Amino acid sequence: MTVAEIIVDVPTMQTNRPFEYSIPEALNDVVVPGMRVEVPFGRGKRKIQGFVMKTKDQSDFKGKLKPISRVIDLKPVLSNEMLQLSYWLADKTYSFQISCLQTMLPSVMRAKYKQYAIPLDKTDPEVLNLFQGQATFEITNSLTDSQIRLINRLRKNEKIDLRYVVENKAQQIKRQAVMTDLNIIQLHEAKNELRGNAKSQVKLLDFLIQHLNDLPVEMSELQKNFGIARSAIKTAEKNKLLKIVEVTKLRKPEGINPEKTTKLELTDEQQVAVDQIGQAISREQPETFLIEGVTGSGKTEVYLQTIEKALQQDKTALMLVPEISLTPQMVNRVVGRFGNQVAVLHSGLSSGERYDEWTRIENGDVKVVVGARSAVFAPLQRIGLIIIDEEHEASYKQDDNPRYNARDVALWRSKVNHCPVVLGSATPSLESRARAEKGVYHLIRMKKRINNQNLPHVQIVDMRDAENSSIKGDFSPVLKNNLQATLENHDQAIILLNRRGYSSFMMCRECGFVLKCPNCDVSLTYHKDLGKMKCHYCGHEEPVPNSCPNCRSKKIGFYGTGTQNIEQQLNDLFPEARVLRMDVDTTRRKGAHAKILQKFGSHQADILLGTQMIAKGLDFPDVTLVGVINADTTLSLADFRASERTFQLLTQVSGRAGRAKKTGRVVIQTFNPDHYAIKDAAKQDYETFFKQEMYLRHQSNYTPYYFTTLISVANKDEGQTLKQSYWLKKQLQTALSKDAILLGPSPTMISRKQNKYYYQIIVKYKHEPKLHDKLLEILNETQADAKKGFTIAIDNEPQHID
DNA sequence: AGCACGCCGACT
DNA sequence: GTCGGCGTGCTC
Repeated sequence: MTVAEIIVDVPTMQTNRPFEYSIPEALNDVVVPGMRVEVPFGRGKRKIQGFVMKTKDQSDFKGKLKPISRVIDLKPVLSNEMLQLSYWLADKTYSFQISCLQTMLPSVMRAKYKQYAIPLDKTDPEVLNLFQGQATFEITNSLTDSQIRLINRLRKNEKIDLRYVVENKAQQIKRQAVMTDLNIIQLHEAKNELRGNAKSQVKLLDFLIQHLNDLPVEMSELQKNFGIARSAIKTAEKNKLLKIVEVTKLRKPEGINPEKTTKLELTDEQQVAVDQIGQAISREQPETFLIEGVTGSGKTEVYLQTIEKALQQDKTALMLVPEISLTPQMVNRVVGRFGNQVAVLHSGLSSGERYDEWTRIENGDVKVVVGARSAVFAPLQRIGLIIIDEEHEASYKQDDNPRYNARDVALWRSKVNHCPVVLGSATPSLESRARAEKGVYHLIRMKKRINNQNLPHVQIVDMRDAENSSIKGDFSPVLKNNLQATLENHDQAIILLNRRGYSSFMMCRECGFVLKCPNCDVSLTYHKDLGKMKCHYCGHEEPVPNSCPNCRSKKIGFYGTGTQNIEQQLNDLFPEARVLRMDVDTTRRKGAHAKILQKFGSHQADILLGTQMIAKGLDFPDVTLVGVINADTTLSLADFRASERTFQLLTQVSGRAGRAKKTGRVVIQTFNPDHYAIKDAAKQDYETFFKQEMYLRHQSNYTPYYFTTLISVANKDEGQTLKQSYWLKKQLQTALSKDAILLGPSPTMISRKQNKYYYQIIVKYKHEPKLHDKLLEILNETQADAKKGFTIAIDNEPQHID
């Protein structure tokens, strides 16, 4: 093979295709598809990273090929499966192939580019002045305009040159370790031949004899734990008793070493599920199962036992979990069952740790991978089963490029790997449930909670009625009384604040002025810990005003309910109760999330107060009360999934109550007590909700009856944004049939973010064969405008429209 | 992205 | 005249 097709690391539309390079003779058998290489690109001496997609003997290119500069990897980092996946993914998400290839790999494997200046004419006074005695310096964006001008001029005059460096940050920690080629008999002989006073050597040989199976052992460990000095090792090396080798040390994320757990006994429903899925694993067919199991029905145990079935057949398993459910509780359960055959990919890992876990998987040291969205690209071989827990979660969709949905990627991989996919949820997405209805997926229903626990008793509190409309704070008498009783029983409670648009902002009672972000079209929210007003979109901060900036009135104050405010109310109502607050502010620090949950789990607090993040998968036996402060804030969103999201959230959080012997109580406060999403959630009645919601989706032509694609346009100038939007709509109309529905352009919910205006167009359609190519064409045509600050984003099957 | 080429206006 | 501004187009 003398020619390689390479996708270069230049994310633009014009370079979104393979470029051909010649393979130097020295690298003849080395360069293979899936490998990263360094190549020259462009007219200058610029060097960039690229991915080898194909090798061949004949070039289709008319010009002269440049040679590959060097290989970055010794073996391919992407399997053939992943290379194929990248084509499909790029096409499906309208993104650059290079972006797709990069998202499949740990972030440290993304190349870093640096430029250095080197002097050519070392006598030139300007050059001497520029370098200040330094042999070289890095070109960074901290250089001033005049410095850049000078560098450009000197370069044109060939007084200086630029050197391009492609850096590979992915490096494992290398350590020196001790190894021996001698066998046990030879070691004993060598020991006997030693002089009597060679005490260290005896000790060293004893160590080798004892730990022969554990070699290589790191030198530092020998020194630290066995008191064998470096000099002794060197002597032994000289005498050919051992060898010093380099080993790569994989950073093993520290912490949890859970106790070994064993299989739990299955209920009849669980057994049916495990059997069905187990058979599909043996059949090696890409079938999809949807487990619709009420909260507490024991889905996790089904996952674990089906994973075991895959392992028994010498296959591997991939399990996806939403990031917020990736709690120590959950991880312990999996690691406890399968031990060190498990790799966990969660956001708490440092980039180095993540890379090392990736390496373990890639090496085949791992049989089970558990992780959030991006774990769907785990380099597992022989996948026998893919599980997606909390299948309905919006976080499986990445909300920037490439906008992929891990669920779709999983389905793609299941076809290539001939393995089943299991989607599990108490509240499946309408799409998945509808597919099950049509027989595309196998539906497995689990209607009973394990140990036949009762479903929690749910009470809906109408906040509009006489008793509640006049209360001062946010706690209705019903919720207050329930909290009181819970505290008296020494049980625990969870209070959910449905966050969207519900944090405290400042408003003037005199003139109605609301303190807003100067860059974004949103009100600033108060952060008690900072004592400042802050924008959630751009991070803008300003001090709390003590008079209204508009009318100078002193009557400016806080409105709305943030978690901090609720916490204060709880403290006032129940001074003796210990309250833990969990929200973006208290969980920002690494590991803080886990720490709070651990604290609550060990009953060091009575009330856990938080936003969505407390609704998922937590299992605390002492929790007997769940209170929802404002059930309906998600309902008022202009999003067609608003009801679905509200239903899911309420059902999930209600499921947190009464998970052990004790029966749980749930109090839902709402201004829409008759809304079907709230009523059905209270009854944990998914099927009724499903029918009602499907009817409404049908009426308004939305998913799952129609496909949706969202195209958004952003620009600094609002008029220009609108102009571009209408042009876009016209373009789309030429490619669409009469059956397609085109909505917009309309401003997004927050129409201005970081001083850019956002408009969007929604296409709803059933079958539009020309749409895909038209969108690609539009992307091509608007590429040039990107430099002028226009951005067009295409979101295939968006999760939220806002 | 980064670079070259080319065309235009305002300076020694 | 020429320096340097930016708009355009290409990169195997």
